[in-house]
Amino acid sequence: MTGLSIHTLRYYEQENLIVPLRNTANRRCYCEKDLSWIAFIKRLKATGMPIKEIKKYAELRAKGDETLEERMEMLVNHRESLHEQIRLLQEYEESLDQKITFYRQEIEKVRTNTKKQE
Amino acid sequence: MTGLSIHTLRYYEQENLIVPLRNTANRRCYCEKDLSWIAFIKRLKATGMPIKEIKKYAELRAKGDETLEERMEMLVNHRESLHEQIRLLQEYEESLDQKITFYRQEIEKVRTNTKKQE
DNA sequence: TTACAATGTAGAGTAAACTCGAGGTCAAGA
DNA sequence: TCTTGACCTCGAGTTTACTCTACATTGTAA
Repeated sequence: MTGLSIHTLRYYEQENLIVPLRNTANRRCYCEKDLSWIAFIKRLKATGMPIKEIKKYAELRAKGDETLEERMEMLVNHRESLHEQIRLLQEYEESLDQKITFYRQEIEKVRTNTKKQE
Repeated sequence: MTGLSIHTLRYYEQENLIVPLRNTANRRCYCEKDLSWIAFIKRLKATGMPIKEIKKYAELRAKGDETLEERMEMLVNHRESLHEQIRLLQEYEESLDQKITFYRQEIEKVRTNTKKQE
């Protein structure tokens, strides 16, 4: 459901990122809230936030409303770095485009020379 | 000059990503071409290409012109995945924006309630 | 009620990408 | 000439984020 392996879920739990309730048989029960929280964790991860920092966020979250501002600050900072990350990637995409164009020309050259030699 | 540590440069050499010439005293000499090649490696890395694959590219490069097409194919594929990567990050940036907006509202609510209680 | 498949725990193992340390070499300045 | 600082090699160590193994427990279906 989450797209994470059992092992990863348990690892995240061990790192205190998630704290699913347990049923009478000690089995983990992931409720709706857990699932959307996990989805959010995945997005933070995918955007380059290390586990340690997600952990910090999770701890604040566990403390409740009094940490709202602090958490928002973290998110705003993260948005900033994500924005920069995207900008850089776009820059690199452009230079990759150029490189590919260059390659196309080189290949064309080689092809032309080969033909001449025939 | 490259922004990489001595250790990292040596590690890259050990992995056959780079092959700088040596002077008489066996010291590495990075020429212009090496430097721009290293800059390119850095961009591939920054866009998520693993060392192993960069290694494959470097090996093709070492073989010369006959591998131009193969290398271009790699670059074209990489551009594809980079494009997708950027798309995803933009999506996540948007949902982060929404989350932040949500936080702003929550904080406002808490503030209003506090005032009422005063 | 017995077998089995899914869970549970604790701890060890793995992959990627560095990063560091020990001990040796060597060219240039005091 | 002597020392010092930058390099050299080889191999070991580190960090991050999982991933796996062994062994115990338990709810359910035959």
